[in-house]
Amino acid sequence: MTNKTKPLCAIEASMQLIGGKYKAVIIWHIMRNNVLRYSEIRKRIPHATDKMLAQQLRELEADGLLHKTIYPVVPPKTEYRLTEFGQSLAQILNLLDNWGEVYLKERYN
Amino acid sequence: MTNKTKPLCAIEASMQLIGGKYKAVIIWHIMRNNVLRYSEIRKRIPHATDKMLAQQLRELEADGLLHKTIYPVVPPKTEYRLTEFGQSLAQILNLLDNWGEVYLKERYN
DNA sequence: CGGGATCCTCTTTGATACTG
DNA sequence: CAGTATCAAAGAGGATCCCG
Repeated sequence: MTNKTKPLCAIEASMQLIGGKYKAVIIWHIMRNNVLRYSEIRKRIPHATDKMLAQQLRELEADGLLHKTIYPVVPPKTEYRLTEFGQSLAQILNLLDNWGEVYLKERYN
Repeated sequence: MTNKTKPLCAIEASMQLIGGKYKAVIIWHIMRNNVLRYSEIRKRIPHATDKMLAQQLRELEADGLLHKTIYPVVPPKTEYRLTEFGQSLAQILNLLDNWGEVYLKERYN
């Protein structure tokens, strides 16, 4: 997804950035925790495979939404946190969370 | 997408509803015009094929985001408008639009 | 005009290893 | 711990033709 076709409107552009299968959720979790290690993200999204998670994280980083810090220690340690651009999604994600809640309550008791 | 796996969090639920390839854009256009015919939506999203457009519209209708009115005339005429639930996305889509603009300006001058 | 039905291709995703 | 590699399966998407 890092190589995108040029979006024709701003909404499309936004969706290209956060519309990936786990992207919004990943950002959401990092946002609420300020910083998370790989395994901590994994714990929070159990049905995502390593492959998918790593891929989405790579794309989010390439798109400037989050930043990855690798500590050269054994065992390895990496931390993910949002860039300023990523943080500018805060209000949108909060609203999406509320909106989704409404739907969940109606659809699944 | 109308048959979804139960989402584990509200953000995921929201993305299942509006994360489809053209869904957010479709809603956006209908929102700004109050009501649109099929061909008018098509004009506004030229790179979407009939198949995709029809499919996304069907799913959005099934999910209760928009409502379709078919007039039994020749030639056929259908109108799409948002339900109340669909309209409750207004603020989110406005923010997504602004946010996407920022990105577009930085990435494609 | 507003789609549906088919067929076919390409991408995305999942399962299952393996590694520095 | 934090991923990568490879292969297979599934699904999304496009092209084309058709219809009331």
